[in-house]
Amino acid sequence: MYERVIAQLPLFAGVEDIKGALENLGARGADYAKGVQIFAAGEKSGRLGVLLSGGADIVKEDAAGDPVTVARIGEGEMFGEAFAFAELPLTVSVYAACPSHVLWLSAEGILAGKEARLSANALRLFARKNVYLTERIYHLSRHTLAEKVLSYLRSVRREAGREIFALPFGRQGMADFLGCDRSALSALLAKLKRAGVIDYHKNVFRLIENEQGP
Amino acid sequence: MYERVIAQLPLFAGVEDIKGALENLGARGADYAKGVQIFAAGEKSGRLGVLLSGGADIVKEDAAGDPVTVARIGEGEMFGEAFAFAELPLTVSVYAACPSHVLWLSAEGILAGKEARLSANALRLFARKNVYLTERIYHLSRHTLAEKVLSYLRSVRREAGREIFALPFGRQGMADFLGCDRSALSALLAKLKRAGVIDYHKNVFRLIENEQGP
DNA sequence: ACACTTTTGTTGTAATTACAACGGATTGTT
DNA sequence: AACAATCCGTTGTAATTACAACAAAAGTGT
Repeated sequence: MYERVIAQLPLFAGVEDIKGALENLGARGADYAKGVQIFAAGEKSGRLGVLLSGGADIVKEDAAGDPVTVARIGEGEMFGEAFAFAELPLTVSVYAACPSHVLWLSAEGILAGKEARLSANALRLFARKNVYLTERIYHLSRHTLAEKVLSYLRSVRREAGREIFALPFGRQGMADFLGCDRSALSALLAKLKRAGVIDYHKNVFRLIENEQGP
Repeated sequence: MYERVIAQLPLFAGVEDIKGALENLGARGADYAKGVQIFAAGEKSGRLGVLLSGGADIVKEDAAGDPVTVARIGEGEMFGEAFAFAELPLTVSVYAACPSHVLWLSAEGILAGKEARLSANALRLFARKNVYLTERIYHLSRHTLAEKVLSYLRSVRREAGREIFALPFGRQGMADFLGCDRSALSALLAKLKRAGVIDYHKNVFRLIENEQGP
């Protein structure tokens, strides 16, 4: 039923015998209702999940015990993969944000299997995620909110290759990404617009400053 | 001459025929004098470097063209690996912080080689780095400096498993890690100490708050 | 011991930002 | 259309933080 989606997964790119590969990976599907816990912090299962349909929240408990959503996973995306391959217990929990279908795979199977393609794909995915995480760290490391915002917008513009570009989330999501308060972000964006540094409408932005810098 | 160091590298853990592996990886050594550029932003070489001796700075240009040191690499550590495996051009440059010897390896060789152990090791290293980067992002995402500091100190304490623990860097390094101003950090640490929340001397810290939270 | 460099703590000020509260806009549902 | 729910911008205030400047402290090499 999910063959189509699975065949499209970057993890299986270039793999001929997907059915055989899935067997070697001990693949198992599972359904989760909205709000149900998919993965629990503390587990050390050696498995990684692929979201074939639905959506999921990656949640971490802060020091006070309150849940903090660190990421939101969509269709075709993986979760728990870093912990599985690093052989570390999860420090986060995963909850279904809506009714979801998850494909469970064995990390060990990806390493040990005959399909060299699988581990090559996994390696490339990890590498890309590493680059992505490093870039986010760079934005978050700026000392002022304005610099965080501009640093982020520049990187999206570079990625898009266009003057006008859309962000993948709304204000709250953007604030979470940049580690700041939503209303403070809104206020700053308005200020930058008044100053003529940026222009925007909803999630569509335009950077007025030139390519080199301010 | 560097056989000892190479044999200790996590990348080669469990590899029997290291010499053979090095040949398959097109391994080449190179020396760099202090201040010399090892890797240039924009390059797309498909190679990764391992620092066999010395030290190196990973430097990124900010929007104004000024260099920002994003990381410091020590002996036995790799650099450029994420870009090599992601098949992306470097967005950072690498400079020798002191006279250094670098072992160059082909990323392609790790994927294609007979030694399955190598790609398994690489995968585990990437996964660990992923976990590390994600945790740093979590600290950086806190909204106040005090929370950043405490979140970071808690994670170091958990890692150390002791009440009293040492940080791997000085004040400036800590400030860079947390994305804040050094003097603001010094002032805040003093304030937290007066408040009885933490105690410290130089890089040795103690968290007074209990395990659960404030 | 000496000069020198580097690191760190302190202070003051201006600017920024978190936070809470509120109202308008948008969306989806019945 | 009415309704609820969610998202977003604005405002005000208190608290935080960046930044610059300076002095103390610690390390470095001669």
